[in-house]
Amino acid sequence: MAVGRSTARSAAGRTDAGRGGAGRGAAGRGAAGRGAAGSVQARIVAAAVGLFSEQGFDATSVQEIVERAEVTKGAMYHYYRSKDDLLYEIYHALISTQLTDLDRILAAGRPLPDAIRAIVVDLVETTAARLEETAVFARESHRLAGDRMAALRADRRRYHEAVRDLVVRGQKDGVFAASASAETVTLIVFGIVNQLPQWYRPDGEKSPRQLGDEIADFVLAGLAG
Amino acid sequence: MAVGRSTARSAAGRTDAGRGGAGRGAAGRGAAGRGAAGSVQARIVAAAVGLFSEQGFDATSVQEIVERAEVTKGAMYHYYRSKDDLLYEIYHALISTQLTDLDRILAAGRPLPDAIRAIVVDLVETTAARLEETAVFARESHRLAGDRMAALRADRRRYHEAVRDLVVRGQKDGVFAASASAETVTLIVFGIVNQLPQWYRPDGEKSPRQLGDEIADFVLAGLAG
Amino acid sequence: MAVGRSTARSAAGRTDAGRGGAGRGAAGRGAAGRGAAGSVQARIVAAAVGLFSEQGFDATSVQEIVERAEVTKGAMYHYYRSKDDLLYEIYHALISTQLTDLDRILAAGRPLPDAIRAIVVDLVETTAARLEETAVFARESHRLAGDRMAALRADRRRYHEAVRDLVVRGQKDGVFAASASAETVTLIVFGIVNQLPQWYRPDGEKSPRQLGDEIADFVLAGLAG
Amino acid sequence: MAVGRSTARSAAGRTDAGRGGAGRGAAGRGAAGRGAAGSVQARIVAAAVGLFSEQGFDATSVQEIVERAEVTKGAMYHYYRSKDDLLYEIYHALISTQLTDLDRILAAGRPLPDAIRAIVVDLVETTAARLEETAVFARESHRLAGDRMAALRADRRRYHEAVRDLVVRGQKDGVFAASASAETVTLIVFGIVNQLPQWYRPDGEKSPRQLGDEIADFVLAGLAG
DNA sequence: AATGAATGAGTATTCATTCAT
DNA sequence: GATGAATGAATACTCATTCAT
Repeated sequence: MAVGRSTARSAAGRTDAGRGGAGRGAAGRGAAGRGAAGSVQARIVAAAVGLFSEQGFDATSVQEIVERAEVTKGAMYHYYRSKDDLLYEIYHALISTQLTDLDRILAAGRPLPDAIRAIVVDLVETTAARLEETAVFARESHRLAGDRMAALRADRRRYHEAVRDLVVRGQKDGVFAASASAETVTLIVFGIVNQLPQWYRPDGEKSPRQLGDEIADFVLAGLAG
Repeated sequence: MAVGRSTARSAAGRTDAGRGGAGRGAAGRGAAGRGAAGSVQARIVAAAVGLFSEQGFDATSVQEIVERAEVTKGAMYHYYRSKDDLLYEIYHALISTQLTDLDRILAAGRPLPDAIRAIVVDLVETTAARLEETAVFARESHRLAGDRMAALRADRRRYHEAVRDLVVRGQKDGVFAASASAETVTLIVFGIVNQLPQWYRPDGEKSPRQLGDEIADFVLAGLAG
Repeated sequence: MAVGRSTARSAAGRTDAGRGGAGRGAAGRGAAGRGAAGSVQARIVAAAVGLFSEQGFDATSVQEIVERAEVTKGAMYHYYRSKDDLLYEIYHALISTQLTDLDRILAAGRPLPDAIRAIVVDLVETTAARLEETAVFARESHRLAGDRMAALRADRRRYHEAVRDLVVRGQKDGVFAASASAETVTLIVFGIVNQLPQWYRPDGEKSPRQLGDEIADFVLAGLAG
Repeated sequence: MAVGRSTARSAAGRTDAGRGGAGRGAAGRGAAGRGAAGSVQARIVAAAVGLFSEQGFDATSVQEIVERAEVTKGAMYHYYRSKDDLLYEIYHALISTQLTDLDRILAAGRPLPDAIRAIVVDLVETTAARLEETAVFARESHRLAGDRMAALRADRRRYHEAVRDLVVRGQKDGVFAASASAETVTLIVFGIVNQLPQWYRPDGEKSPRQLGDEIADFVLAGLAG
C-alpha cells in the first residue's frame, strides 16, 4: 500500500484513491485480463523488486521486468521515467515505512534499553517482511548518490542519528558501557540488518519476532558491556 | 604475489609452466614500458577490483578495466578467459588469505574468547587492508553460484563453520551465554565484516587494530550475555 | 486566418461544418482557459512551426509540440491526422499567400523590370514575415514527394514558371541580357529567398523592404548584364 | 581521398598510408569479400552521405547506413564514435577542400573580378562534384552548434569573411557598385551555392564549369551595378 | 606476448499513433 | 471535444568476446 502511495509520485496523476474503492471492482480491463493481480504500477514494481534482488540492478533488463510484470515496455515507461525511477520508488517505500515506525517508537518515550530493543525488533520484522527490497537497498545503496535521491539520503541519515543518539544518551547515563563507540555500535546494528536478506529465510523455523529478540539480546548484551 | 599464483590457474593454457622456463625474463619488459607499476596481470586485477568496488561488476565494462590498467583488450583476454574469470581471481585471493590466517589462529589453541577475538581482529584487519575486494565480494556474492565457484563456496563455508563451532563449544562450556544461537551470532559476525567497506574509512582516526578490538569487545560482550 | 481555413481541410472528418453551426460558440472556451492566445489549432500549428524550424521535422516529437502548444496529445490528434498533416498545413498556408500575391502583381501588368522587382520584394517581405515557415519549407522540401503534397508541388511549379517566363520575355525583348539562362536566374532567385531564414535577422538594422530592394537591385543588375 | 584523410582522425590510428600502397592490393579480406569497393571507413562515409542527403540526418538510421555500407553496426562504431561523428567527418572533408582551394586562389593575387569569378567557379565545381555532401551541409548546418564543431564554424566564417573582404575592397576601389552591401552580396553567393544541390543535376546538359561561369557572370554583373 | 578490427546480440529509451471513455 | 493509458516497433549505442596476424 505504501508502494502504491509512493508510485503515485511518478505516475501521471492517478492515485490509489482513484482505483481501489467501490464501484470499480474490475480494476480496469488490463488487470482483469492478466494472470497477475494488482494495478499495472504494482505489478511493475513487484517484478522489479524481485529481479533486482535476485540479479542486481544492472544485471536486470527492462525487458525482463516487463515480461515478469506481464506489461508492455511502453506501459512501463508511461508510469516510470526510467529504470532508475523504479529504484527510487523501491527505496522510497522502504525508508518511509521504517521512518514512520521509528517516530512512533521514539514518541513512546520508553526507557533506553526498551527503545533500542523495540527499534531492533521493528527493523528485523519490517526487513523480514520486505527482504527483497532490503536486499536491493543494501546492494545498490551507492545509487543514492544522484540529486534525485537526496531526500532519501537525508531520511537514512536521520534514522542513523536517532539510533546513535539513543546509544550516546545511554552511555552518558551509565546504562550502557562505552567500550565501543556509539557510532560503531550504530553502524554494527544497521550492518546486521542490511545483511539479513543474505541469510534470513522466511520459511525457516524462527519467526521474525524471535530473530529480532535474539539479535536485540545480543546487541543489548554488547551495549551492557 | 598470491594474485600472481592464482592467475596462472586461469591463464588460457599458455601458463608460464606451459611456455617453458626460458621465456621468463621478458615478463618485466611490458611492466617497465608503462607508467603503472606491477606486472600486467597485477595491473589488470587491481583495475578490476577498483572498478568493481566503485561501480559494481555489471556496471563495469571490460573497456574501462583495460583503460585503467593501461593494457589492450587483447592482452586482457590473453591472461583471463572472461570478465567472470577476473572476479574469480579476486574472490580466490581474498578467501585464501583469510583461510590461511584462520588455520594459524586455530592451530595456536588459545582459550575460546581469545580465539574469537583473534579471529575478529584478523578479519577486520585483513578486510581493512582489502576494502575493495571485500566490497566486491559482499556485493557480488550471488555470483558464487556457478560450478566454477564451488571451491570458493566450500572455503567460505569452512570458515563459517569453524567460527560457529567455537561459539558452540563456548556455550557448552558455559563460557558464553546461549541467549542468541551460535548460528545467529556467527552470521552477525560475518555480516558486520561484510558491511565494513560501506563505512570504514582507512583515513579515519581509528586504526584497523583499534576498530577490530572495539568490534571484538562488542561481540564478546554479546556472547558473554 | 489562412491557417484556420486550411486546417478544416485536414480535420479527421469532424470539421466545424460536420458538427453543425450551433456548437461554434464554445470554440473560444479552450483558448481562454489556457495561458496562450489563439484557437487550439492555431496554437498547435504555431508550436509546430517553431519547433520544426529550430530542430527540424524529424528531431521534433509530437510530445514537444503539444507541450509547447499547451494541449494534450489526444487534442492534437483530434484536429490533425498525423505529424505529416501538420507539415502540410504549414506548407499550404505559406504557398497560398505567396501565390495570391503573385497573381496580384502579374495582374497589374507593369513593365518587366518593375514586375521582377515587385516579385522579389514581395517574396522577401513575406519570407521575412514568415521566416520559420520558410525555414521549414526549405529544409524539408523533399517531403513534398508524397501524393498528399501533389497540389503544393503544382503551386510551387506555377510560381517558378511565372518568374521564368518574365525573364524569358525580358531577354527576348532585349531588356535583359542573356548571359545567364532564364532557368538559372530563376533558380538563383528562389535559392536566395529559400536561404533567407539562414541569415536574415528581423531585429537587424535592415527592414524587409530595404533588404528586398537591395536584393532586387542585385538581381536586376545581374539581369541587365 | 580527402575523405580518407579526415576519417583517420576518428579511426583508431590506421591511416590511408597504412592501407592503399603496394604489397597489400587485396585491401583486407573484408573489403574483397564484399560487393562494394573501398575501405570500411570509406564505405561507411559514402553510405552516410548518400542517405543523409536523401532523407536527412534524423530520418536516417544507423541501421540503414550499415546496411548500405555492407558493414556491421559494431564495425561502424569501431571507427566512429557516434552518428554525429559521421556528420563531422562529412563536414570536415568538404570544408577542408574548399578552404584549400580558396587559399590557392587568394595567393594568386589576381584582379578582384577575376578572383571573385575564380572563387565562384571553384565553389560551383567542387559543389557539383560533392552534391550530396553540400546538400547535407546546407540542410543540417544548425548542427554545427556543438563544441565539437567549433573548428568547422571557424573555417566557414573564414571563407565568408575572405569573400566579403574582396567585395569590400572592390567597392572601395570603385570596381564594384555599392548598391547592395558587401555582406548581403556575400550571403547571396553562399546562398546560391548552398541551394545548388536542390536543382543542379550532374546528368544535365550544362557542365559544372559552364554553370559556374554563368553564375559568376550573373554575380559580377550584379556587383558591377 | 600482444594487437586491434570485427561481430552480433543486447541495452535503455523514445516514437507516432490508437482507442475506450 | 478531449483525455490519458497503452502499444509495439524503432532508435542510437554498448557489450563481452573472437580471431587473424
